Amino acid sequence: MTRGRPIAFSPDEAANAAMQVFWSRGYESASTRDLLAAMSLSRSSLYQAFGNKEQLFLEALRRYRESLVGRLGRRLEASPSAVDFLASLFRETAQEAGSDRAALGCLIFNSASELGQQDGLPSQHARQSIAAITALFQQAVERAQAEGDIDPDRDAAALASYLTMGMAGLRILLKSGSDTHQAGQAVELLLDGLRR
Amino acid sequence: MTRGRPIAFSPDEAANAAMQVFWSRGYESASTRDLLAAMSLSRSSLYQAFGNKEQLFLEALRRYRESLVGRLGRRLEASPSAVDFLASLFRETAQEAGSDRAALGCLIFNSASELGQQDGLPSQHARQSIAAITALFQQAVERAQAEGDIDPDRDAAALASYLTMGMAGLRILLKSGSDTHQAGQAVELLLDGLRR
DNA sequence: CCATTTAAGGATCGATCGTTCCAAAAATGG
DNA sequence: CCATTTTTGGAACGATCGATCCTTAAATGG
Repeated sequence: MTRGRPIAFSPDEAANAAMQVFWSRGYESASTRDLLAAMSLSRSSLYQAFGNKEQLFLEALRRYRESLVGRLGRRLEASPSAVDFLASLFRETAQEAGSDRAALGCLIFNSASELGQQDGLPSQHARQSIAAITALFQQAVERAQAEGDIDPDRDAAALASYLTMGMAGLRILLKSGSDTHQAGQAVELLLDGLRR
Repeated sequence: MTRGRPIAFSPDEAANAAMQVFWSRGYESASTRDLLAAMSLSRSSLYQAFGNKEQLFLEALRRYRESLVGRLGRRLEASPSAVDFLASLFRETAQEAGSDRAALGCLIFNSASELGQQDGLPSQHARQSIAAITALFQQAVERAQAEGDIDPDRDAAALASYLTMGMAGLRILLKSGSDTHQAGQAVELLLDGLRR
């Protein structure tokens, strides 16, 4: 069956460790030394198992996106009210203000900001990940409209863009040291605009 | 009076050129080679005139902030309506969608996202620059309240945070390839929340 | 026109970057 | 137990990083 020496690390755990490094340091600033240390494997193993730094980042971003969208999707499904789901999501994020978690930001928005409109897969995948977040917000808005909490005549796609803009901006506020009061106030105003 | 050979470059133009490099490439990714090429001076002259890369960045960020805040402050003063100033500012920014200008983003928000809560002056100055933008928005909101366009009972500081969050998010939308339609819709919803 | 002072050019520094490569180690199948 | 296969550890690669330093060029004051 399997010939030769078996690998001594968990590819899954290694990829998650790499994700953490990219999350806290950014794509370019994360050195292979940082990655190797956090992943607890040797240089050869990294390149053998993940190709190179770019491919490792794509894998990390993919995991982050699927984890985030999956988690939020399940939470939306489990929530009795789509508008409550959105409100609690934004309020809980604002409550992170001042924490280490808040300083990290969101890997997707971090990457979109760092990579902008560059050529290449990392930038492209970051942009697609933002589109995935917007799509999830649109699902929530449409459900809230069906539930009578948002006027069905309002444009769900526009509201979704508004929410993505809000979350991206909130992440920047938190990264720039906004406190829970300031972030909370901004989020309440954002949510007022949602329910109108 | 002035002894020795005079400098052959304009420190002002050189600093502006450096600002452009940091703006398009980011703080860490901007190499001294990039900076030297754009500033059209020699290595010695850069270190002689600006100290080092960090100090040059601080100077570039200071210029950007003062230019931006100064320009917006004058535009606010010249505007007959503070709420119109805010609306046109956000609308014009959304209209940049798809352009090279939109891909650049804003040096202040870019730097805040890149540097986060790091120790050191660059991060600190980026955060202070965001505070300066919020202060300008608060001025505009307070004037709009005095002009009867915004309910004076509403919290001007909270609205200012809301606007900073909105602008930061808008910059991310534009960086991630949002088109003028999508960005425009999000901005209109943001402005609805302002005037309520 | 010479001595002095400062800028400009560029070689060079040690450190670090991402990546490759090779030999040693550790597993398997027969 | 040996041949084979694959992983592992780490040396080494060329490129680039920010920064320093020394020589040369170009200005001024006397």
